[in-house]
Amino acid sequence: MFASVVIDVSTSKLEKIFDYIVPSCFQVSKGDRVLVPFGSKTNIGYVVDLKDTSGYDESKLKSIIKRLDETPLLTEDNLRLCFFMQKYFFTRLIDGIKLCLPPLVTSGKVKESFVTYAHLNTDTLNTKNSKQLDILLYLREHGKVRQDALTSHFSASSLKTLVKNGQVVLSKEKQNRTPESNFTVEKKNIVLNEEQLEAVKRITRSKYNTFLLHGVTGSGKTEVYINVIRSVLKENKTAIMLVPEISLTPQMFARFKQAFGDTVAILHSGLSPGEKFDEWLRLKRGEARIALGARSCVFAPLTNIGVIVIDEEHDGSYYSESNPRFHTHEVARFLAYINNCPLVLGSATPSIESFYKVKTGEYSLIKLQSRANKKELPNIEIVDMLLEVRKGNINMFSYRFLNELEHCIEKKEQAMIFINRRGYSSFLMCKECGYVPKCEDCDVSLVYHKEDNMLKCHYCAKRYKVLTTCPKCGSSSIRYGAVGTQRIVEELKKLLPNIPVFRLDNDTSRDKKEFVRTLESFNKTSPSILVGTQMIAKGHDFNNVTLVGIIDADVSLHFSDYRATERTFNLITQVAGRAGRSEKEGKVILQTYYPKHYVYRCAATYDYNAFYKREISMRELSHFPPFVSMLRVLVVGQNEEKVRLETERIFVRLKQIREEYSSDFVYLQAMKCPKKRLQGNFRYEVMIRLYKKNSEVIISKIYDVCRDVKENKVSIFVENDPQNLS
DNA sequence: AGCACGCCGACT
DNA sequence: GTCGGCGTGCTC
Repeated sequence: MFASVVIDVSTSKLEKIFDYIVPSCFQVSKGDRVLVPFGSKTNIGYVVDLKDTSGYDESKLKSIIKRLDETPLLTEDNLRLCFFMQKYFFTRLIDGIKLCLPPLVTSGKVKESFVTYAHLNTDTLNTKNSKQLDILLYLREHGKVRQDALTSHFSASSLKTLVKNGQVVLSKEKQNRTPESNFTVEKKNIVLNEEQLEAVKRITRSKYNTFLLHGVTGSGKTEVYINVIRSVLKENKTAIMLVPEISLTPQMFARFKQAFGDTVAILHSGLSPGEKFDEWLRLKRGEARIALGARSCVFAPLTNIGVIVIDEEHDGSYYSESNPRFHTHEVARFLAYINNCPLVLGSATPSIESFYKVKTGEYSLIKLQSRANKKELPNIEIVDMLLEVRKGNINMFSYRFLNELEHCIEKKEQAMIFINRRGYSSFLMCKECGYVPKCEDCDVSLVYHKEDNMLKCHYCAKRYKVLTTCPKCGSSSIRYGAVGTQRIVEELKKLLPNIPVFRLDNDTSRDKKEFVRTLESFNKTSPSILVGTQMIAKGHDFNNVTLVGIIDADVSLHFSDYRATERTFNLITQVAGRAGRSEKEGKVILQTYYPKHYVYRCAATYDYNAFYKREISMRELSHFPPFVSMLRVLVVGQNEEKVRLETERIFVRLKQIREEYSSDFVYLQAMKCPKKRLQGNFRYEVMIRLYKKNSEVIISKIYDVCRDVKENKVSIFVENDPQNLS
């Protein structure tokens, strides 16, 4: 018997599968982690296949040294996903494998965690030593006590003596590091409405199919998911529930915990490695049968999956932008296919691509049109900021908004102010010559942060001193650029000095706990104002928020990629959804310099269909996805000349492919990336757009070209329909 | 990635 | 004459 093994040398370009002899003295199964001789060393590898013959010269084969675990770490489905991603996303097998395993398995030796407890052996406290007596008395009072807790109060050596004398017994117990939800949601018996019931019915009756669940904010999509999953569990199957990392809020977690208890395992970046490992193990052993988490949760070790849900499916975070690059939708779809189960994509603002697939019949549409709480959607009012300037208001808040804000505060209600940018102001600029300071390593504008009076690069975290004079022309008149969260907070403090203001952005909530704390304090304080970026746009239910201000809606419109308008639409819809979640009526003020732009017209009337129509015809006219496949070959390295040469070499070979398939190419061009340098690496790219008809064949040819990289110390990444073109 | 093999410069 | 520079190529 021979085994195909993927060697774990993760940072190399090695993308070969090696064959080994399976010794007759032990068994090996697919998915096993094994130790193998490799070159002059021994390496860890993963068995991805077993076969009777090897294509390689069998006399030269070496044997597997041993199996490293009692059970295979990778499920059959895991392996299939890895091969799928290799083919469709140019993802290296070893990177795929690592996505399927918790970090502890791959790095250290850490396994399950045990905690040592101490307890009394007999009831008679027999000692002359006062320190020992203290311990015995304490144990008599408290019963079983954790050893580490005990030794933080008492002497460790005294305890040791007691153990030696047999008066105290130590016992080890398995500790499940299951993250606890300390967020309570009120228990309410939710009765599904007609639409929701119908949705649940359609999904649960279905075999492999993709449903687009299009429901306005507050239409109760989560209830649909919960009910679908409940019925899946009844059939003894398992479920995957994916949410954008940012909206994996304590509320969401608490809701699932409440509905499913320990049957749900949670996997997200905020967990400690120990917690991740234990949650993973619970899934693997079948103790937990629902995997709830961000995109990498599609790789959860589940078998017999009954449904996969992707909530907020339009969210950009479902496309992984670094190292193993993949589209969660496509991976989930393949997983649903091999499990013959439904895939549910839920959103209030479906991505243009997904909605297009409804139109072509690839997906089935399910609509939820009424808000579960029967409330009208908040009224969105567009304020023309240019007119405001003409009126003499050069402030960042329009008169209209200030007026509403005062009302809101008077009524002891809450307001949210949304700004699409963090920091104090986005950049510094010389008023004389227009110089903008940039990061030495990354070629992006530096962001001014007031609290430490520093310029920071948001791509590499490098910090710089603030400029007082322009290094280019020597002028000392430096202008602060556009508004950020911090400046809004300051401004509010001036305008309404007695009202509590909370701020939420990447700077104030580096860690999850801080984030939750701010949210909770805001929730408890009325009247109050919450100022924040993207992260306040999603999923949080605040009952007393009645006013939402969108300060500079145009910001995301100015990004120069084809998805900018779509993102703006989504953002407005989501932010608006924060207002008026309870009985009280909500209001949204949207400030813009382009009040006539169709994105605002459609967003203000909540007309997704109108927006879709405008947007899809734009995409068709300008040959962008979903009408074409867009590929981007990214060439990255320290040495610019090598990067340039490699890009050129790839470009030439792609032009040869174009010769053969000239009618399939819409676009082929090599250039520097918009961000020419990131973290000291030069970045070049080849952009390709292909008509869909033959795109699969051509894409695999493009991958072949990229696989054999000539230049050393140059990395190649290929992105299939990238979200972000920086 | 490692590590070996290999073909050219200044050193006990 | 050898020690060692890191360029090229292979690892079942």
